[in-house]
Amino acid sequence: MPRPPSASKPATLHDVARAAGVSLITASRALGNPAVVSAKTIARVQDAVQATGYIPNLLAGGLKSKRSRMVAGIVPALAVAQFLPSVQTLTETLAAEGYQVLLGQTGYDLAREEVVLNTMISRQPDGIVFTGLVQDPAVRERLRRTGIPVVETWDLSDAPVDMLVGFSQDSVGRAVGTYFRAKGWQRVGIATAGDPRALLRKAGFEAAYGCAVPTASVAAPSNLERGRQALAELLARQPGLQAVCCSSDQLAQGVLVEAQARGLRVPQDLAVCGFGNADFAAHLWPSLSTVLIDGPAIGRLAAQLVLARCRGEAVAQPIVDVGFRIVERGSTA
Amino acid sequence: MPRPPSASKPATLHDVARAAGVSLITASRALGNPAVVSAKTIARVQDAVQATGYIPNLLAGGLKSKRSRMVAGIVPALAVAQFLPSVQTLTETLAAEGYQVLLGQTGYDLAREEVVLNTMISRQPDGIVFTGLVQDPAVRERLRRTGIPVVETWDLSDAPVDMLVGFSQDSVGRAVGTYFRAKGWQRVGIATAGDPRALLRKAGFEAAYGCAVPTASVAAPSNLERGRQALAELLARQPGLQAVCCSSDQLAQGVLVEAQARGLRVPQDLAVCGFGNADFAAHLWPSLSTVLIDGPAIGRLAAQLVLARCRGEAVAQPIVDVGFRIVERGSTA
DNA sequence: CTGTTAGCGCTTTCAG
DNA sequence: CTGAAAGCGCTAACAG
Repeated sequence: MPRPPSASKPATLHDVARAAGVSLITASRALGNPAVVSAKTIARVQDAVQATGYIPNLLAGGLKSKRSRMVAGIVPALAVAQFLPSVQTLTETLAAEGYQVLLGQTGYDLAREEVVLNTMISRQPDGIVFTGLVQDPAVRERLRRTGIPVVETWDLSDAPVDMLVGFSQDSVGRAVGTYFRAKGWQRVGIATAGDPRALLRKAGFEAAYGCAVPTASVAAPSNLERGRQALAELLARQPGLQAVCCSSDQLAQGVLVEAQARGLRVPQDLAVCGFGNADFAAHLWPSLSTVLIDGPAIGRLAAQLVLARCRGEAVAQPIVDVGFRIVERGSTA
Repeated sequence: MPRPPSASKPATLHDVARAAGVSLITASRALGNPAVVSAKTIARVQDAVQATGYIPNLLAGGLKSKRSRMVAGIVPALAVAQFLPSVQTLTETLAAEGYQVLLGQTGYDLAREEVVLNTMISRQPDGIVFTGLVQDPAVRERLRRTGIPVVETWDLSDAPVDMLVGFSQDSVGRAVGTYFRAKGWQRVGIATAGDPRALLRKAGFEAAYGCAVPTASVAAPSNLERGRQALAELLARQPGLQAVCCSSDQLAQGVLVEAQARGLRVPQDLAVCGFGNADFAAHLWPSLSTVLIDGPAIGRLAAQLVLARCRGEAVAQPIVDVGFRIVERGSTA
């Protein structure tokens, strides 16, 4: 029987069971594990669901079953465009399996990492997908002890907390450095947001050059404005600057704009390389050379690793290197 | 007594209470409502928390208390840069009060709105913050009946589901149209992603002109590439094009780049106006005129409305118009 | 295939 | 200020 239009408390499974004339647990199974229930009963229960307007309470189900069907997704900050394709695909892939993402932001603050992680753990997530590597060893250890599947992303490590989907930041830096040297550029500069992964790329780049490289550091998150500032700073310090390696495409775009504003031709007067292959990189004028990272793949793979663990499947490859690729475009051609 | 380093099941409040030599409920109060517990007891309980490594189970707490301390945040897609500052600030503001955001993506798909909302409701959120207005009247009504505080955002309506933080899309369109006309531009075009809100702005713009305006529609989410395509399309249809009104700064940036690639000077040959005041708008070259929307304010206000409701406070102003402002920069100066 | 029983971990009564 | 009892809504385990 349909319930009155308002006021009354939301229907519980108990109400559904009564309306369907079956026991509580049969109603539960009809909805959650229909394979073991007769077709007729399922139909009756589903009618009762319609009639009562029942919406399950996953908090209660999760408490008993110990599966919350939530996955914590932790990023430095949502506004860092870099990670969005990953988080979007992570969310979509999980949603298709009935899992939701609980969002956490560390603000690039190591002290907050622990707080955010503990907050997330208190919600009993079935998995944790972390952007970057968890820095504090004590936190890593405690995280491991929870037994919650953890996927660190966007970096590489021999000893992740649990699982990992990423690539070698150092290799990226070396590859770009090698590429720059092959181009014959001697007077080069780095524009970087200075987050842990960007610093690893800087180190790799310098390793390729075999020496320290003039660097303009800007605050994270990087954006176009800071890219403009970075180029201004680099030009002031290194007048004959030939090429700039940037820690993000946003920063690179700022370098491009500043070069344009100063009447520098790209790439003739100044070459520029970004990082990330943001959606706009290919379509700038000149188009932006960059390092392609498959962000959606990171999100999808992280989701799949978590889901596999949730299903109790063995994970053959707990460490996935998604690699990277230098995409040469107009800004360095 | 500290528990062995691994394997053992996570400590519950029961373990804490035993370690502290108090009853379960006293331990609960010491952590959740310390005002009614003696200082000595609180200290004992906190020591026990340390010793046991206790992390509360908010699923269990939420089940009994009917306060999950989660808020559903629903966006068309995370990768729509437009909404990120709102979601970021929403998440931060809520986190400061111990609330987490559960992420939902509708993919600009009306059919998914209902599915996503029901999924969220099943997690018993203490509030729902929805980007845009919920479209389906039946869904609106059912949402209202749940009694969950709902904040619709980024639009205006006399009859929101519950609460609202936004601005009038129509007014934005009219204001930009009026501005364009005052500049004397007759041969104008619109580049739009065609989402519901962008269409309202288009209608407002055309109302200001008193006639239909040539429009290039691109798929959402809008980005630089589609902005370039849009300008190409508009130029093909309207050779003497003087000015373009874009539904996002990303699109406007594409128009800027395409103009540059074609040797059109901005604003002399072609004026361009964006929407949103993205972080890069002020720093492009030429700088991009746009409509400033205070995204962080929308997120913060939405969070505050939800929090007020959670505390049982009366909300004096359930409809907040955050307004907008045309920012004139180089691209229309 | 269906039902009964028990209880997830916590917080709300209601009593001291 | 502290405690005992009850139970949030659901599902695992075991029985029929």
